[in-house]
Amino acid sequence: MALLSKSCVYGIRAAILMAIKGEKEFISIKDIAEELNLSAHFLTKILQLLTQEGLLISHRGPKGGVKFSRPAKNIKLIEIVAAIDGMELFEECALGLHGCGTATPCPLHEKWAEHKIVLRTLFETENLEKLADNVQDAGLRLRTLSQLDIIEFNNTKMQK
Amino acid sequence: MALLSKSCVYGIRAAILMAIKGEKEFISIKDIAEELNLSAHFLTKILQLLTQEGLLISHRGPKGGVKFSRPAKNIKLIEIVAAIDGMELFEECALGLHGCGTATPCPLHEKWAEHKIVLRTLFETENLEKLADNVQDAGLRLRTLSQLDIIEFNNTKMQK
DNA sequence: TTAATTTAGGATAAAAGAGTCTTTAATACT
DNA sequence: AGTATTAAAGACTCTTTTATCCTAAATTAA
Ligand code: SF4
Ligand code: SF4
Repeated sequence: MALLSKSCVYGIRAAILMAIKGEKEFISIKDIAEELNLSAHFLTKILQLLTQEGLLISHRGPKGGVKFSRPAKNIKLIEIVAAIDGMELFEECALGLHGCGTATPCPLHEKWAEHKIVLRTLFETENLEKLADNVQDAGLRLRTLSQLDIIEFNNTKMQK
Repeated sequence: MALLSKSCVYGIRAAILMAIKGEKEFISIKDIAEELNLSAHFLTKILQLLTQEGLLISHRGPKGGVKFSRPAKNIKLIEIVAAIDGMELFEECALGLHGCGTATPCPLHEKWAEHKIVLRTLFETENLEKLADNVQDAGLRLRTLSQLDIIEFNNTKMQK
């Protein structure tokens, strides 16, 4: 099991890319999808969730696309996760017993309750601007590597 | 998304119950499933994974069942998780980019790499005996509550 | 040896997640 | 007005997870 769903991971990558691209203009989802090496249709669905949550503003037609509804600095990573995967990860018990934490907590309760806070804090302290800056400063990557990219990467390395 | 798959959660619950029941005798999977309110067939499949990993010893026929291959005290929670869900949660990157952590780490890398260790340590320091003791000492529950259970619980509370 | 019990294993079904494709609606530009 | 562009929305497919069911193999006990 991964921590986040694939949809969520794609959404996060897209959001970081958007934060890099700037916040003034609408950015077309197709362009984002191409840069991230994802299906544009699929990404559209995912970003729709963010639009429905009010994190993005969308606009149809030529020059349309999506952009943040507020400065990237004020958008926490956890908001993206919440819109796509929900808050389950940060709120539910590790053993999936419902009615949790009340009268009859499960054996892991104490440890996990403590850890949930740490995890939540991690996602709450990261904002999109900061992540975007990280990416730019360090020349980090967001794109998944296709087989072709890997070959290209290896060739480039050998030429150096 | 939950942290652990349902199969994994069921496996953990079963393992804790087994640790409570004692380690001498074989315990039938059907009995465990009944106590945990799960499908016996499904639980059988899950526990097979633990048997294949060598965590359990199984025995067919009357008086058959499963038991731990070593003292519950020496079985870490992470071993159960690893056998069912694999080590992905503790080893892979949060953003699911493969080729991770090498030349071009993703923007979350540093924070997540640090957090992974904390998470892993949590699952490594919990052993089954300790969890079982917790359950017994505090009268905690392992069983999922059915609608009927909840009604019964409420009635009991009112009578007090 | 026969019958009962219990795990192993495969076939199948149902539900959820991931991904594709087509149509519709809004918008900008000519 | 007409055309191209773009997000929205829904139908549909494929895969994985979850779950059920049936049969086979092993083992105990009478
Ligand atoms: S008691 Fe606590 S740890 Fe256990 S399932 Fe409930 S919330 Fe999770
Ligand atoms: S760079 Fe680090 S955090 Fe990012 S995907 Fe790779 S391992 Fe995960």
